[in-house]
Amino acid sequence: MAQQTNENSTLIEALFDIFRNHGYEGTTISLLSEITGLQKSSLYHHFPKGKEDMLRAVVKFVSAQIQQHIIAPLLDTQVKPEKRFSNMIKTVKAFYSDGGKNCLLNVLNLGEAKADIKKRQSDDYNAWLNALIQLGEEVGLSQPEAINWAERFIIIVEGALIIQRLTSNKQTFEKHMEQEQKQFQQFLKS
Amino acid sequence: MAQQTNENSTLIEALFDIFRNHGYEGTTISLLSEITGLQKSSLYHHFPKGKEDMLRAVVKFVSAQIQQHIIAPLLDTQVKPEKRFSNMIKTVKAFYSDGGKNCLLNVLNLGEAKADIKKRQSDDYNAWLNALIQLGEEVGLSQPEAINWAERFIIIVEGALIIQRLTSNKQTFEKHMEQEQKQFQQFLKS
DNA sequence: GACAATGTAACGAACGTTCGGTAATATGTC
DNA sequence: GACATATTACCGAACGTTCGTTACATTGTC
Repeated sequence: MAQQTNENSTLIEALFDIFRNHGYEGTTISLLSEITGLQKSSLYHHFPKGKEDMLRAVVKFVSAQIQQHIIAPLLDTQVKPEKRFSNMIKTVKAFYSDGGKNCLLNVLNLGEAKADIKKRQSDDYNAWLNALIQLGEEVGLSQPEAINWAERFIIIVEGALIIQRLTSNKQTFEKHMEQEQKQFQQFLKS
Repeated sequence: MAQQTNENSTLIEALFDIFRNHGYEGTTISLLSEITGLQKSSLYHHFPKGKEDMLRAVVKFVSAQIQQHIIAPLLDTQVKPEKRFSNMIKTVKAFYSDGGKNCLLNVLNLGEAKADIKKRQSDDYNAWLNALIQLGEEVGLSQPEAINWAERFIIIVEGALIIQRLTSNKQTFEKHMEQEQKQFQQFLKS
């Protein structure tokens, strides 16, 4: 299975874009069909178990993206902590289109999501959190300090996305990311 | 109109609870009927224009609640700033059931919300923001500092709600609210 | 000719909504 | 106070539409 990761991933990316912007209930098969250019039945050929399977594939895809482009670079001790953090900020900004796109972690957890999806999402969060904690400790924070800083950083990412969406102020997200950048540089000086 | 605010508001509160936990698309008339104990057609008697009207009534209700219980007390200069802030924290914690309930500002802005609803929501946000800014300036922050602090405070409220929901850790929200409390007390000492 | 990928057409179920009519409650009149 | 009359609140049953899903036919590829 999954030999043509290339073409398949652009399909999944299209699905991802819909799910993150409309939520699960707000995403209809008709809409997915429109966007992907595939007929409904073609979508069902790729995802025999239907809508929930499509979401599952998206979440799995995103999970891999996060692992590869956020977690792994954060833990790469061959790169200087400062560089690792600024790289992450860059990746995160791109991932959310400078705050123009929503976060699946937020969007999906309304109502009742299936257990395995919830689990993967909370695993993703924890992986990100732990990588940040490790980085924090690396630059001299105590463990409690690092935990608190890491948690707050992700909170600010999620919160800033909401506020930017709410106010249509396209600089909100970037502004607060830069602020986190400066905050991190303060750690290096002490 | 609106003489029996009492009974009518409990109905709206029930609708509010559903909308905030399921989002707009995730909320079905059948569900609203179940929760309120009213038949669908009875709901349409109260809200002739249907689901969207129900949401509109909820948003209006919440808007008034915010004005009355959050904004107005924040601006009441007869009370000491420290007390005003801690009162707000208390109100906010109750409003979100210690982080167990979602924020409409987050939940509704998926997909396409109607313009008047979006406007009311962003007005609510701005009212809250401005009240906080004024309080910040009152305790000695410069205007840019106050703006930044206020914005970040609301961001943390929204972000902490998401993370608490994601991790099912019931102390996340409270923890970060206490942290904001301490932060504010720092302002008073300088 | 096998098999994966796409298309056409339809399915039952659930959606939001509407209609006609009944119970309950105010309002007016004597 | 008694009684007729609006007005409001509620309900059961159905409406047309869209939902997610499936059966079956057609195309392309090796």
